[in-house]
Amino acid sequence: MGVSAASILNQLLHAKNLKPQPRSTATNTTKAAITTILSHVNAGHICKAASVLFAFPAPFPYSLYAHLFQHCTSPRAVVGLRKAESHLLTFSPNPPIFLLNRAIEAYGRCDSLRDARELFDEMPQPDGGSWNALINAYSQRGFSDEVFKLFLKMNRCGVYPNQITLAGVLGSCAVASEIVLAKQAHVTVVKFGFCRNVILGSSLVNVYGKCGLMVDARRMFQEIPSPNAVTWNVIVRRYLDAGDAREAIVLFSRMFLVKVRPLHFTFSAALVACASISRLEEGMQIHGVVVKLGLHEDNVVSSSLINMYMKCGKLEDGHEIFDQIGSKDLVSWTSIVSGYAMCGKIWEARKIFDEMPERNVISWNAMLAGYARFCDWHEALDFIYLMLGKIKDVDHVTLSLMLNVSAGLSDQEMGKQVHGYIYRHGFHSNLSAGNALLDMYGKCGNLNSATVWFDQMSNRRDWVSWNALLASYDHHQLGEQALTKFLEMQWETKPTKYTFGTLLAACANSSSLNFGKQIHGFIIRHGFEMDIIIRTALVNMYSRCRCLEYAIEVLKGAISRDIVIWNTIIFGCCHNHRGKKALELFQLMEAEGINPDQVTFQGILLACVEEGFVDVGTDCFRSMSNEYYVLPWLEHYDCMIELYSRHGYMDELENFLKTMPIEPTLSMLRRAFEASQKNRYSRLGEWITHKLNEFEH
DNA sequence: TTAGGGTTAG
Repeated sequence: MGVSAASILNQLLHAKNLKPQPRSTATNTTKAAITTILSHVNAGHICKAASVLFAFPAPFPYSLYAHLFQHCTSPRAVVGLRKAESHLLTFSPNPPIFLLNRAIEAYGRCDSLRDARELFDEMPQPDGGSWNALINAYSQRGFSDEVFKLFLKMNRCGVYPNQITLAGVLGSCAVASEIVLAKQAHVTVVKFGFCRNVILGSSLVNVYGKCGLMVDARRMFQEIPSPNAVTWNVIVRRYLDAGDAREAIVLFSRMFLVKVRPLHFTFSAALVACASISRLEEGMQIHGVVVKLGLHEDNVVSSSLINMYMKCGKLEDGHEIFDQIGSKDLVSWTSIVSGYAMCGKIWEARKIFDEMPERNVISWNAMLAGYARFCDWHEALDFIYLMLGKIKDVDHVTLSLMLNVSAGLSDQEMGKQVHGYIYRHGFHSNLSAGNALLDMYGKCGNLNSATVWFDQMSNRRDWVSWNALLASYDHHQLGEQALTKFLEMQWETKPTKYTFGTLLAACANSSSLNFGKQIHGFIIRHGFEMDIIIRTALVNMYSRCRCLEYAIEVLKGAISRDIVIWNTIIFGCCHNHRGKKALELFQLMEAEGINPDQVTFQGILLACVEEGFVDVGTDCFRSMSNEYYVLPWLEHYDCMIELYSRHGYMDELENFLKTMPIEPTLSMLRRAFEASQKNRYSRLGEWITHKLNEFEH
């Protein structure tokens, strides 16, 4: 490359023989050239404009250069921009600093920071505006470290920052989560009395929020005399990102009270907030406002609306908006697919997925997540093969889902292959992929690999990682070790209700009553909310540890009881050979208006087997489909065969076997055969022998 | 003359 524009500037500034030419001598030719240049600039043809300029060996008014610099907005303009700068410096060797500052900004916008920096460095006396231009050029292109260095250098050079400098610096602090420097900048804002500046106020709200300090962000927000739409947008967005969707919605609604019209982005943020915590009512109200303001034409807002309805389970409403919008984009298609898939309407989701005009990794993941959520492992596996054939780059979500599928299928080999891929492609530092890996090893029964991986994750693990490890101990019936690990966990992170679920399951599976009681005590002492999930885990733990009375006490303590907790206690009674108690509790459950499901009947039939209540069992089985409209599963038929076989009700057994609407399984036939032999009931024995022969052929 | 926020889907 030849001599740069900035060096030309330097030479010119030191050359004494060049004098600025009088600018009043504009001839008609100059005027014509200016007109041509302006028309090119206004049409966005910077290079053409610069060529005309360059061909004219005379100075032009500064305003023309300023106009040209201002219109340089994309990297395409950079060649023209260089020409214009060089022309300026050749024919006006002493240009005003403000014009050079405009050129620095223009280089920034053209993504040519080297030129910007060179020009700045060659300036004999950069002013505050030059520093600002360069700092903001770096700030807007995300080079936070450069911004920080320049800011310090600027201070050292004795140049005072102004509002513009601080806005750029705070923006970079937000990008880099640089809280220490942000606080220093905050002090400067206060010291120089810029506190009432709404732009700096918004930047401070933003930076505190991005650094996870929502209390400070909120305090800053409250100090701003009249927050504008951008300020509100920032605070809503920061609450949403901080995981407080509820507060995001509250603040969004407050905007209407203070009569600040939300921006498009704020509408979509509020809709995302509603979607994330299933606040349909608020979502519908926002929908109303969106329509009133005509924002439903906006692609992003309409996609957010579709997503909100789908996530709130209102599939038809979401689909209706989708049908109405003119340009259905990838995002709205994916929202629809995901909505159906996550509601368990897998078939519908797949149908829509297959109709999609285009797909990306997110749409593939949305569909795969549906299969995984509903444990449709074989379909998921087929889908993965299909996906890998169609898409080149999978991401950490795909990899996590693939690990879930490996775990679901207990296919450790597949899991290991995914592990290899994760390692080779640098996904091992991704937390969700790492947690999925841990979960896979645990569920595939490889406690050793799970532990090794868990230790390797030491600097980037969270409570999900700990839970996965605890679940792995549970899987290996190591309740005691789980508890030890739980104590260790508290040095690092806080337990959640899911942790207790896992720990109590570990205690239940290893009959560790003492540890179970300790966990129960921990939950109470630390004031964790005793929700239905924890309560169910406790009921399960106590009944599995042969402490049925405790289990019943926990059950009674619940404000409301769902089918799962009732089923748990009914099975708990069976586990403790207390069939009568199970039937008694079943009646209480019905009195509470809870409808039994397949699992309940399985428990009831088990109780009847346990107690030898053959008539009750027979009645129950009959009423199951006739009165409760609960279709029997294979397990229920199995229970009935066990009931008749164990208690020697051979006529009933024969009748049942011969009239079953499904073919008896091998184990059912074997069980019944044993009973016929024991009870010398040869007619059935012969029939079964015949059936068993059929099986063999 | 220069400054802030932000684009929906897994």
